[in-house]
Amino acid sequence: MELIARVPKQATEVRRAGLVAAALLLAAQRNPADITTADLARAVGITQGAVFRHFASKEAIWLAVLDWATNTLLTQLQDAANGAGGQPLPALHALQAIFAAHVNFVMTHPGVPRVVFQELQHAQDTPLKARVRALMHQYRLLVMGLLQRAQAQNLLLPDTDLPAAAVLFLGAVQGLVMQAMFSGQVNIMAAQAPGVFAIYLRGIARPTLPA
Amino acid sequence: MELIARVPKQATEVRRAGLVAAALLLAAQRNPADITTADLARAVGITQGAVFRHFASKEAIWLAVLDWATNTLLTQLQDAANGAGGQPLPALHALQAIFAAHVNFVMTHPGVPRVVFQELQHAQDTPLKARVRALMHQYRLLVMGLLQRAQAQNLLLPDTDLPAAAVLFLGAVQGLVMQAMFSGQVNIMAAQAPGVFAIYLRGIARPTLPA
DNA sequence: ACTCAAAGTAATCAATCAATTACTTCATTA
DNA sequence: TAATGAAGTAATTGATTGATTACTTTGAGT
Repeated sequence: MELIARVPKQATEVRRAGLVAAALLLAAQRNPADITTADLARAVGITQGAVFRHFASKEAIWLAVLDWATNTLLTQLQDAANGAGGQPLPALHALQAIFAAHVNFVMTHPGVPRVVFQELQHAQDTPLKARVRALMHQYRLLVMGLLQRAQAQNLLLPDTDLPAAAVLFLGAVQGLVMQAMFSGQVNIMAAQAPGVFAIYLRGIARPTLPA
Repeated sequence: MELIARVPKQATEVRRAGLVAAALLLAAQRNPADITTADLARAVGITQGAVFRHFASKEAIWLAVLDWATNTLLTQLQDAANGAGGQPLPALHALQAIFAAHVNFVMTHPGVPRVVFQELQHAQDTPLKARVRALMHQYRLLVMGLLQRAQAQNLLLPDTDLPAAAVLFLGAVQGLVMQAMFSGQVNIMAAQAPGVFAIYLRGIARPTLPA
């Protein structure tokens, strides 16, 4: 045991990751609110008490889950906006790509919206809710930036209300997610997403003139 | 005590209504999941045990809350669609009226979306979730009917995808509600709603030709 | 005024669950 | 290989909470 340059304690990091993954997996199948620490322990093969060797509290687990989700989602959205090639996509195509990427993220990780909705419920400002708000804030910045770029390039209808357009963009995705959640089938999102985005686009984009 | 024509037990009905109102009121201020039967009892001025003289279980209380919310909301939406006068509004105006009425309902009863979201969390099909699904189904019927009427009157863009339009309509409202919920201020919905609906309308409606 | 069932009370039960504790096992490293 | 601290276990604690029970109060109807 050195006082300086201690061992990286890798085992704990592995366990932490395992518990986060387990939480996400269980959240995809049932209400996050009644996932117990015993459930998580069982999922990774340790006892309930051992969970607290790696997280100070149950809340800390959900915090880690939200951190993972925030980083992963924002990265994927950024990547989608930037496109496969080097230079970024045209603004409206980037919006479409973000829309699709978000839908795809939810289908791949159905537990995430459940955890997010869970935190939305708390009226008071928990640390968890602050995480969710931060996520939404960055998301909104991304969308608003693209909308402004589109407007600067004269791609939008003349009197488009940009904040409203941003709200409707987020609302469209969240609405899709919500309808998927109580239909119980996350996959229907894939079928509905293109039609929904098409209507959204017609609501803000200057029509391309027929040649 | 008569075997036939028993007393209307009015007191119980009053208590039931009081408990439902209390649940809705408390749900507006905190997470419905941690509203206890003791909280409800305190709110109406009885002891915790007495709650079970009027409801068989805690779940039965939330069922009653959802029944009340379903009836009230659907009635208000229908009224909005029918307009103040005798005959129904033009289809697209009716859509706008429904949009506004829904936003208004949520601002008046902020506890309702919290309870609804609560039930959405349960992956398995609880009786409560069935209630929510029934509500959404009737809502969708209402919106689809108006969209079809608008299409029949040639008011929509030629290739409008009606199911997608219905999904986006519900999504737009739900998105507004959700953003209001984690901003904590339900009132911002009133400011954002018109702009959001305007974009939606441009997404589906045949543009009115300038004279 | 009497009756009696409904409404209410106070106490308790049984179950759940996050967190703690005392102790044991294991793996790394010096 | 011996030491050491982290990881794990098993048991327990303390608090919460929905529901039940035995008993008391109340009020509407005759």
